[in-house]
Amino acid sequence: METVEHDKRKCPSHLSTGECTKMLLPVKDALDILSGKWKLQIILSLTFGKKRFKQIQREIPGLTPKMLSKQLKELEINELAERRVYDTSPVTVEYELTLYGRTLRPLIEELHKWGTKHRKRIIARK
Amino acid sequence: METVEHDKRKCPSHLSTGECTKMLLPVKDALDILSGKWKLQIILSLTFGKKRFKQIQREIPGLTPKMLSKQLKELEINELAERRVYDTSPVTVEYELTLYGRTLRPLIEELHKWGTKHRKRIIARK
DNA sequence: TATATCGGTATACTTTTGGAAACCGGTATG
DNA sequence: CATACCGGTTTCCAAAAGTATACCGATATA
Repeated sequence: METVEHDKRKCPSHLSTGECTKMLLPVKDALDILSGKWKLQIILSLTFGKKRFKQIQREIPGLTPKMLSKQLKELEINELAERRVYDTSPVTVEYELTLYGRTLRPLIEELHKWGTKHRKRIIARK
Repeated sequence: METVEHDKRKCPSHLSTGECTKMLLPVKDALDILSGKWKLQIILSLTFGKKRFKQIQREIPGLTPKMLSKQLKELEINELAERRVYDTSPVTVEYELTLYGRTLRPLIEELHKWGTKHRKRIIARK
């Protein structure tokens, strides 16, 4: 009879296998939101107010429309940004961070704090 | 005569171009330390004490020696983990998080907090 | 002597990510 | 009429990240 025991070889021994992935998954989710070549810059750009598509693209040198469109869609799916279409002619499209999107702020600040110390310690020294 | 003015089309208007990248680089550094498929799990594994190479590999299913070795080297370069070789026979190698490496903890906790809320809001709903 | 473990490395491959360029309909501008 | 801007999409291509597999010398174990 096979018992569903914790395999101590597969996770740090203090954590059950379940606890281990339960710890991991949310951190990875958060990381996924922020990592990639453009996400951070796009989010940063939007923290300063709503922007139009081309306007964002102009602010971020090297960003192609393909990438911008892809990242904006992801932000939308995650409810971090909103897309608003105005019935002007020609049609106007604006993107804006949601309130929820703004809850990323403290997290980004933490990353900034740690990253700044790290730069001083490692990067400069190299 | 060309003045070296801030190009308002390239960065959010409140920030000078310099301020913009100065904000960005440290955040990216921090992100780089944590992103990738295995880094987080390896760091997590090491937070529970020193480990030997194969021991880490066994704890993390799917992790190949090539990847493990690569990630451990990066942790070393960034002074987040230390590699100790003991002159036993056969030779024993142990990896341990440095004190500095442990300063990642609060950052990871922030990611965990935000990620947990995000899971509740988005992932579950999908 | 045969097999296994340790701490990796080497090579070749696939998958994921991102980039370059062209293109689209609609509208405005000269 | 030609050209340009807006908000994208499509296609193809290159680079980066990760995987599979085999192998290495040294030592221990049956």
